[in-house]
Amino acid sequence: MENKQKPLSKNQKIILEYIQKNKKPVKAYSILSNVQKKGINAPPQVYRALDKLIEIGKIHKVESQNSFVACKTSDCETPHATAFSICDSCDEVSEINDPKLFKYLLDFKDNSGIKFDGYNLEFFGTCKSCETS
Amino acid sequence: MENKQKPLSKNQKIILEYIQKNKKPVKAYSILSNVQKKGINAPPQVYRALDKLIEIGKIHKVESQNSFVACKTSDCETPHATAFSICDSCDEVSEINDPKLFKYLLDFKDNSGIKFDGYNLEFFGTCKSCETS
DNA sequence: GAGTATAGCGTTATATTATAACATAATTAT
DNA sequence: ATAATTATGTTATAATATAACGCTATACTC
Ligand SMILES: [Zn+2]
Ligand SMILES: [Zn+2]
Ligand SMILES: [Zn+2]
Ligand SMILES: [Zn+2]
Repeated sequence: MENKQKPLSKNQKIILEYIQKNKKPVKAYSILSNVQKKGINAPPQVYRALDKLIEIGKIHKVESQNSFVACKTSDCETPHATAFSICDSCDEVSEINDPKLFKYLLDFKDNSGIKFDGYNLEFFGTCKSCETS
Repeated sequence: MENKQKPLSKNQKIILEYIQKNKKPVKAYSILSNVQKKGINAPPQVYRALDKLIEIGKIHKVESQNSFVACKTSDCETPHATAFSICDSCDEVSEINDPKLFKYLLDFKDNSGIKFDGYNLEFFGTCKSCETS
């Protein structure tokens, strides 16, 4: 029951804060240009921090957009079991936190009977505000 | 019940055949270098054909790999409802064709009650042959 | 606390993935 | 036949991501 939380490094903190400030997912090079004033100069610095933040579940990558978004479900303990809904029209992304869906997918077995370690699910549709406009 | 199948164009045919020949997903630039002898010279020719083939459900994009794979479930009528299993160790990808999963996901409603038009699901794990080695 | 392993940093260069833009040709629909 | 749509070929460039190298900070272990 320990919550072994290694503190974030300087760059990791800067980049996580920037991602968390944004409601929508952000792109790596947009992160870069927005944190240059904080002394982060080059892509590898961004991508390294992103990799680490993904690994520890603080952020997720939206694969269909090559963008990055902060975890909204209090730091996914199972960081590699993620589900999102994505609006085709405005690119809004929200993380789905549905225990039943989560369990259904982690329990899912393919036809050879094997279970999986993780998954990424991206739903597509039209969000409410785009629907009505 | 019509099966309105527009014939594929020359480039689309070449590229589809190449993808179908491969068991594993292939990358766009690998496609390019392998079809240059057939007169396809530049990235846009590849990406245009890929876009079209995806649209009509002949192939799918594996988002976590930026790779492309032929549809194995007899040309997905719902091309934007796709599920794959991906081996973390050898990158093998197989398309999951499970009607129950399919229905579960297409019927899924988020907490605001809205349904989605499509989805992409990628499961991660270790495939059988990697497991035993 | 000295030694060592691990993780992070800063930098330059480069690899990989994808699209813009424009002129032309082929196909399909009216 | 004309018009609209779809596809092609080409050049250039944008956008995304990693390799490689030397250095520094932090954590571990004896
Ligand atoms: Zn999360
Ligand atoms: Zn929207
Ligand atoms: Zn398919
Ligand atoms: Zn494998």
